[in-house]
Amino acid sequence: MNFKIEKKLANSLGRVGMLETPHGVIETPAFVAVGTKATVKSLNPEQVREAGVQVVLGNTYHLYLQPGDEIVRDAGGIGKFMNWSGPTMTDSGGFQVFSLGVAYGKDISKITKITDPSLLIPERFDDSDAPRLAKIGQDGVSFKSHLDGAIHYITPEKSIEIQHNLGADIIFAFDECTSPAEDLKYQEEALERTHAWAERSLKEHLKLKQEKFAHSHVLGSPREYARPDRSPEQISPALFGIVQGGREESLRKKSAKIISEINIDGKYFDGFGIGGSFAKEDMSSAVRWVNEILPEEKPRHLLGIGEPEDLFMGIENGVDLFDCVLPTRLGRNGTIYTKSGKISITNTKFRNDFTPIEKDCGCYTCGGNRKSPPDKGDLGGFYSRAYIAHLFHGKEMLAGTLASIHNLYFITNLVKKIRQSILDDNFYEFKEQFLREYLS
RNA sequence: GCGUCGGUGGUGGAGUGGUCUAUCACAACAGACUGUAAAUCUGUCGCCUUCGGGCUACGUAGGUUCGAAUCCUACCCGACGCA
Repeated sequence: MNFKIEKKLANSLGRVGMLETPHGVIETPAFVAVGTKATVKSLNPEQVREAGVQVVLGNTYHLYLQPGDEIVRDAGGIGKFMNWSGPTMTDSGGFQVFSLGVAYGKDISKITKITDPSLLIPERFDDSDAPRLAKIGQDGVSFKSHLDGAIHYITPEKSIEIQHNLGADIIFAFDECTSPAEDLKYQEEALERTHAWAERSLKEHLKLKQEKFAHSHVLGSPREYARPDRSPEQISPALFGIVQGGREESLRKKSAKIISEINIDGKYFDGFGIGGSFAKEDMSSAVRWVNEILPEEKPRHLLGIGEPEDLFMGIENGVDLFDCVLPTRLGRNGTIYTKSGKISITNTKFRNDFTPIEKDCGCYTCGGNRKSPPDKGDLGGFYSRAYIAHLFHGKEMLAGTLASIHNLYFITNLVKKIRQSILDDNFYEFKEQFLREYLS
């Protein structure tokens, strides 16, 4: 993996870059499509590509449970397994420590409405009996499979081993995503754990890298690795360390410093993830604190974010990569992005609206991005709001597909436009103009 | 014509004397969703409301009863059977 900064956004941390991976170049900033179970839900890889997606993110925990990381390895890695030829990443399972742990069954997620006072009460010590599928143990996390109830103990070493089997281009250290509702004492404790896990992740990663290289000439090893002309650097995934620290400035800064300095015999993380569950109003400062400290020459990924306004915020504050389930999840659930805000396509007013979601949108659903010339007849070449509303009301599979295509295109295209605006020196104008209409 | 069974809110369908504006499902309407426990979940769903409550409802009309969607009578409608 190689990262090159092409241009910086004046008076800020923002930058435009190119991230080279064994499966192609990612132009950054970039939006990564989430494909948890080695599929971007409801879309085939061609549709994902046509929506403008450059890179897909799978999930360690989910693929480990099903179909099993060894199957994916034997298939030739996650990209080959899912028939996606571009760059891939895998998340470490650290988010599941949170989502299946303290957040399980609760109304907290990546973004927590901190205005809800009940969520601010530290609950750690009086709700340990609350049902949860992930429990933090001595040196790892015990997961109770949501599929069959079986217990699986995941350590940093295990997560890295799984990720090496999954074979993505970029992988993440095993971390603990914490809730902003946790008190300082717990945040410190969790952060220390995340740092220890980061070091163990890096150590295991380097070990597996060496082993893989040593075996690369052995008969029967995966083709990808049996290339005598390639070094361990080229045949192994890049590993990103993850910064945590909750809402606390001192902890965020401390984490950025420690994670960027962790090394095993002079080998450091290749890039960084910025993790945690945020109160929306805390996010920009947290990102800034961290990116002021992280080494400039390495890529940064703001994990699990976000909404259009978050993308502007992140990019301005030095984020290179984003991933988020929203475009596809909202799409499947009937919420669609437009330049003037999100719409709920199932609303009554759209039942007889025969216009496209957005007239000048370049996505397949709206009639842009056509491989073949537009139809000469009176079809119009697009799917109308009324039709998509009909598909949702009829619970037709195509509904989620068409909406996901549009949403993914909307978000990836937005990031591309932001990227271009930095190259064109009009980032702030573009941001102001876009957000004024979007948030109106 | 006789007989049997049945008529419940937008739909299907529970309920067979009080705890019934009436279980439940569907439809409808609105909302939520940020490293995917998610093609999911939540709320509303007779009318009015100053959100405390008020009013009207179980084919129609009577009746029994302190009290009826529930029991009785007549009528109307439907399905089936026999003529």
